[in-house]
Amino acid sequence: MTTLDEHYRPEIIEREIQSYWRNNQSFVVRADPAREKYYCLAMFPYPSGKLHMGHVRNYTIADVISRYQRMQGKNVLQPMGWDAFGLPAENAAVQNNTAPAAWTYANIDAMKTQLQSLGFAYDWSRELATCQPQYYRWEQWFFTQLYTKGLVYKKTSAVNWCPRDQTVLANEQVVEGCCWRCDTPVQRTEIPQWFIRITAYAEELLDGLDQLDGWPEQVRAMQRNWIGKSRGIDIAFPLTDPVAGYTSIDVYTTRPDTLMGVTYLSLAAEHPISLALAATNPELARFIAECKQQSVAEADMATMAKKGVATGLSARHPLSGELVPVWIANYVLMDYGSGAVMAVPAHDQRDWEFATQYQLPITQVIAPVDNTPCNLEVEAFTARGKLINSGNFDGLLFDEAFSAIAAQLAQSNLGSVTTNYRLRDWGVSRQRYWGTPIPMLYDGGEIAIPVPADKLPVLLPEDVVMDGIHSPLKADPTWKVDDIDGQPAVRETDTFDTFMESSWYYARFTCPDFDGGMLDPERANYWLPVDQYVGGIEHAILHLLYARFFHKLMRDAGLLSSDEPFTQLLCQGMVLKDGSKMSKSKGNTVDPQALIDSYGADTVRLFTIFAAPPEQTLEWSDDGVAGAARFLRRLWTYCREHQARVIASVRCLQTDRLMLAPDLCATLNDSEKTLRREIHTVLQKAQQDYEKNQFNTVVSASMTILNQLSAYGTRFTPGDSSPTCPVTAEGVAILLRLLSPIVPHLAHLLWREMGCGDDILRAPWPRVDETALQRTTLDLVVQVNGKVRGQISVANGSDNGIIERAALTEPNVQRFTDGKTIRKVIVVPNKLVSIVAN
RNA sequence: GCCCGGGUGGCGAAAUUGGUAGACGCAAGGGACUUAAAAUCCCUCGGCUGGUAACGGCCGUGCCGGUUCGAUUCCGGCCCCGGGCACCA
Repeated sequence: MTTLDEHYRPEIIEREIQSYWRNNQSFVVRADPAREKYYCLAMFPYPSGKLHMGHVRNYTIADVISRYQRMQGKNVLQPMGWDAFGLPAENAAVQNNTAPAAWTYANIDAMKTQLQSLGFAYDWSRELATCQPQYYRWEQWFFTQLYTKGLVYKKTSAVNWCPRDQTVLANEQVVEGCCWRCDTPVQRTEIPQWFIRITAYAEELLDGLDQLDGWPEQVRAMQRNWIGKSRGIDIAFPLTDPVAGYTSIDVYTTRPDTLMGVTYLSLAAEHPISLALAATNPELARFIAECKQQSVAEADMATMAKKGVATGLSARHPLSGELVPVWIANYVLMDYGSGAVMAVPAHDQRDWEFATQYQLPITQVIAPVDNTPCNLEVEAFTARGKLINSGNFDGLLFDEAFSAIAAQLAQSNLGSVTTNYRLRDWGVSRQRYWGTPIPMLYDGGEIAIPVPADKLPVLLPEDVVMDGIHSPLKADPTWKVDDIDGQPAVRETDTFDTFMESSWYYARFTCPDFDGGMLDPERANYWLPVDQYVGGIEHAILHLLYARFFHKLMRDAGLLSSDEPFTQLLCQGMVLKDGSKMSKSKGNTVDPQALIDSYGADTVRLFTIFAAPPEQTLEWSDDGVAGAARFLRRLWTYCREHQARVIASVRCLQTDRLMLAPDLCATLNDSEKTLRREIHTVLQKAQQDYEKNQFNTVVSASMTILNQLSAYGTRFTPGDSSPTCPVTAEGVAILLRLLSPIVPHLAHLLWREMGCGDDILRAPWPRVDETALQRTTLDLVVQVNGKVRGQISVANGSDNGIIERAALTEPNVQRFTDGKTIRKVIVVPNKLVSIVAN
């Protein structure tokens, strides 16, 4: 024990404690079946240059959880790595006249230094970057395995195409329908691409959500809706003459009860029938060309003005036999269902708008069950109801109508009940350079062959020159030259979607050095699943769904044995400043490094934890950071004075401060007992808050404990050793441990300097002493007709009769009950008495 | 457009999940210490209002309505803000 310096100097303390952790390898962990494991993971960062506040928040939250769990005695794994492939590296490379690889590695170095200065408890021996061949080679291998299993296929699919640059654009690179580089209007075009059959796992991905109790309900709901399971009917509308080999137009509907209200059919512009008709109809060809002048993003599709054109073709209604006209409409998605829809303008709002615009008939076939009128002049009636104007089906309700119509369609071979999913297969081809090369070879024709395992990895060249438009893989005539058993072959020049890398990194962290395969099953099965995953809500659907999918694929490949990758999920909120998201474009960013340099990592960590609960958005406040620093200085000063008094107090020196013994507690005086009750009450609350991941109130609780300890001290004159007693000593030991996951450097130092132990990481977690919580009297609130009118104090354990009498005789309560009849008295134990009087 | 969230003092937030709305902190105002400033410490702090004071009253959790002895919390309808929409990660 050395005397604490007068001033709290984080810059010195933090460097010292960080090197202590490094020298002791405090956070390097190994699989140990004898110990309970805890795997805590924060979503790894894209190495964009330097840390932003969103990173600091994400990693601080995960670190608090890791350190808390470690102090519960668990074998805690917390790794860190880099989601290193992606579009920004290509853009930055062009801008800075460098190569994406060099830019990425430099960023990784810079950001790693920053993460280390924040004192996160990472096992750095497991660090990985997804752009390293030893990582992506297993992803390539896995893809070839999926291909062999029939889970990979190739088909054409739409991309954004810049006709001037002759290149594919990401949605992000399309600005108001134009190329972000040259402002040329973007077109949709169809190119062949690789897909993974995520739809084969749709049912399991959906069912699995019910078991994910540790996930926020909102994320589960979003994934459920994204998968979009529905029960409906595939219905054929026969064509009078076949077109392009089609004898009917097939649609899928979840509302067969509205079938008699169909007044037209709509086809997607890319539908083969549309294309065939356009060959001989210039007007249709023009319209289809016009439909290509739009982005592929669904949000754009859904918000654009709805347009269509009649084809002149008619199809026969499967029930009535009447002819209904066929249109081509720009809002029908080729990727969903069959690329054609039946339109029921009376009962679908989108169809209603389209029909109103083009003066197509609106036929009501559903009426509200309670006969409330509905005005189809104003809007569609989209709720379920009973059938009208539907011949034999009149009067039926939804379920009855569904069955009856399904039966009739089945009889005439024009329809069958099916289950449909909104989920589409995962297109993994990207026409870009900085990604994992897709390990496929072409023999000169259309036949693709996976690269054999002994030729993996297909290396991505790192020393390249970017022209800003085309992928160096495609521009280089030599890179793609390969062979299949000595016969000339050409390599695939597309790379994988970067979601591929982020779909399995959590598993690779369990055995990053394993070169005998993608995963070492023994280590993977010890650590997996991840117990706590922490990341932004913006990943609620895509990343988390792909990772769940990959986990099941790896399970089915025998690489691991669990069904789901992430047991608990915490989605942290964004960091805002002046009410909007911190971003470079808005110029409202705060550089974490400047704050760490001036206040220290502990202050930055404390503020980010204290300012808001993890799931909520965090409003940045410079003054708030100063306030966090103030609290740590107060803690420092209190401990410094406390330390001096402990040395002077025989009673303290002889005490086990980590938890007071029962016989000692029996000797405490009243004010000591009161202080101890207050501290243990707050500890209990803090303990519950840690378990709920509500760390902001853990900080509040810690502040309250320090306030109580300080207030207790001021009851005595300076120099008097009385303010320091076994209770305050225990209080300090509780406070430091409560704070240690949040401000680990300061807690480590004070723990040691207060003589509590060598290493707070090895200290037992503080326990609530139930006997300390007991009260002799209770304060209850008294309400009259729902309003608080007074307060009473009763002996703990009083029966309701005594409590009611005390409540009714309270003077202010009497003012409000005077002259009234007491109708009811409700006693809520330990809380309040509610009197009803009139 | 569709799916999912959120809205509480001047600000960030809390509320044992139906039981005293505003804990904890920031800002602000007043005071102490200091030659002065910084730092530190103490007091006040949702709005309106009665009272010399002690202590009270009314209103108040985005808006409108409902259930209840009691609603920030549950139900119905609206308004505003944010996230996602399959090639940003």
